[in-house]
Amino acid sequence: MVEEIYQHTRQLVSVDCIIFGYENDELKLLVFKRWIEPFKGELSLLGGWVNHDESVTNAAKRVLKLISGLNDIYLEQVDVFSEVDRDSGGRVISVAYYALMNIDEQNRHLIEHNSATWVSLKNKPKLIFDHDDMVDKALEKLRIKATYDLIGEHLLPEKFTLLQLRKLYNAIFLREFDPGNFRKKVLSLKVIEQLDEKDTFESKRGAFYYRFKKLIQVNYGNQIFRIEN
Amino acid sequence: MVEEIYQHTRQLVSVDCIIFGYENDELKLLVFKRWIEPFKGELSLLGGWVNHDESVTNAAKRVLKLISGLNDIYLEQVDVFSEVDRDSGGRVISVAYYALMNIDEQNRHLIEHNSATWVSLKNKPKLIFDHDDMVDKALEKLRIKATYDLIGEHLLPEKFTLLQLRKLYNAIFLREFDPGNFRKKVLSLKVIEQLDEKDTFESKRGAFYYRFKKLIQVNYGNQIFRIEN
DNA sequence: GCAAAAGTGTTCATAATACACCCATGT
DNA sequence: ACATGGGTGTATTATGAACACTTTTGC
Repeated sequence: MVEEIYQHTRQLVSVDCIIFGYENDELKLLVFKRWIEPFKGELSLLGGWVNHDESVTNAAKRVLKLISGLNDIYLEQVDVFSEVDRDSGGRVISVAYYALMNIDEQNRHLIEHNSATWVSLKNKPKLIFDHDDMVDKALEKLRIKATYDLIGEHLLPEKFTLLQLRKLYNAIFLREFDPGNFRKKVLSLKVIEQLDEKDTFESKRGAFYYRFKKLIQVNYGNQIFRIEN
Repeated sequence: MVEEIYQHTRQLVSVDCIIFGYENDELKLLVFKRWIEPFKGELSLLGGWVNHDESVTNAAKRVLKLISGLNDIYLEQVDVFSEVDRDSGGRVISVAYYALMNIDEQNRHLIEHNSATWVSLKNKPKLIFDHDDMVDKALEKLRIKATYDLIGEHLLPEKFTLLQLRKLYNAIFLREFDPGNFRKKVLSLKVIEQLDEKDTFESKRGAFYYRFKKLIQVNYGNQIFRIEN
């Protein structure tokens, strides 16, 4: 029997996705031309409603799959945005997620879905509502994530050089990392492994390709240990 | 004009508050006896619905004020809990917040509101739904917060000794901090100031009282204490 | 005197940083 | 030859952790 306490006023709940990509030594953001009022035609993040039969995270995954065709997109929750007047179309509580995707792999789908554009974060256009705040907070979270974990698995190609990885970090933190120190630090983490192949596009001498190790997560009670293959 | 796109199915949205306090060298949690079905009579976190005319954070503040009588309670968002079947009374999306409060100051209000009890985290009873997960995640967030910022302003009395502060940290991290090193580290942060008064209850020699400086703290990512492992 | 906490100083290991230096190769 | 990035090594500095040691005072 459902108590009357469960008959409270209900809210529109949405997800908004801050989709980051990496291209030409720059961190980019995927923005969409809005097709409904209010602010029809203006730029916004990718959004969608949360259905009754799915979790909020699943709503974000569903929406991302819809535009990219991909199932396993890396997602992190950013924050809940719920100011009463944040959406001039109505009272909407929105949960923001940032997603990381490889631009090259996804370009085809996104071009078909032609209301979407990759823009450089350096000259990001104004977005509707509080979407600019969402991007700022997402970038902040991404930077924190990148200080604790080596990211790049979802932004770089399968195999990449240390130069590419360093340039990605340069783009995220807007500073120049020392090549030698960056190399030593990254390799000490033991989360990427060297391949036999070399890249000769970016350097004359040739730089070894690396890839992220395939890690299996084993759950022992409460603690999760990451164990190598 | 409201577009039909804003006529999507709406959700019940709630807040749940993980209220931490500190007493007798232990971190405590405020739990409530549930007065509605399902699970009437069992223990739960403090919860409440989000109204149409308030932000989610304001809903948490409102609910906290209702039980404590206090306006400015320290709050941090923990996470969104939205599994479809997490609440057996219906589909409810819940935003969890942790709150820090000084137990001594609030005891009167809470005793009046006698369905509430402070329990030690060491022998925390089972709570309903996914509230145990909420507590775990809140504690995790609190620990992270305490590594970056010196906390205690909302858990300790106005004036406190370094011993009290250290015991609070011992309780949060469940380990013993070295007295000398703790003192040096804490004082180097320059966020607390020594008073002229001494406490002679806890030590024979007498220990200076300290209090948090009244100023805006800007802390950019320097860790205070390292978490092991 | 002894215990207990206050408070200071010293040593050691580790990690980040700055930077020098040689290697390999395409132009 | 030289510019460019690859890759290694080293000195310096900062920081945390371990711990020794003195001070003060109630019991």
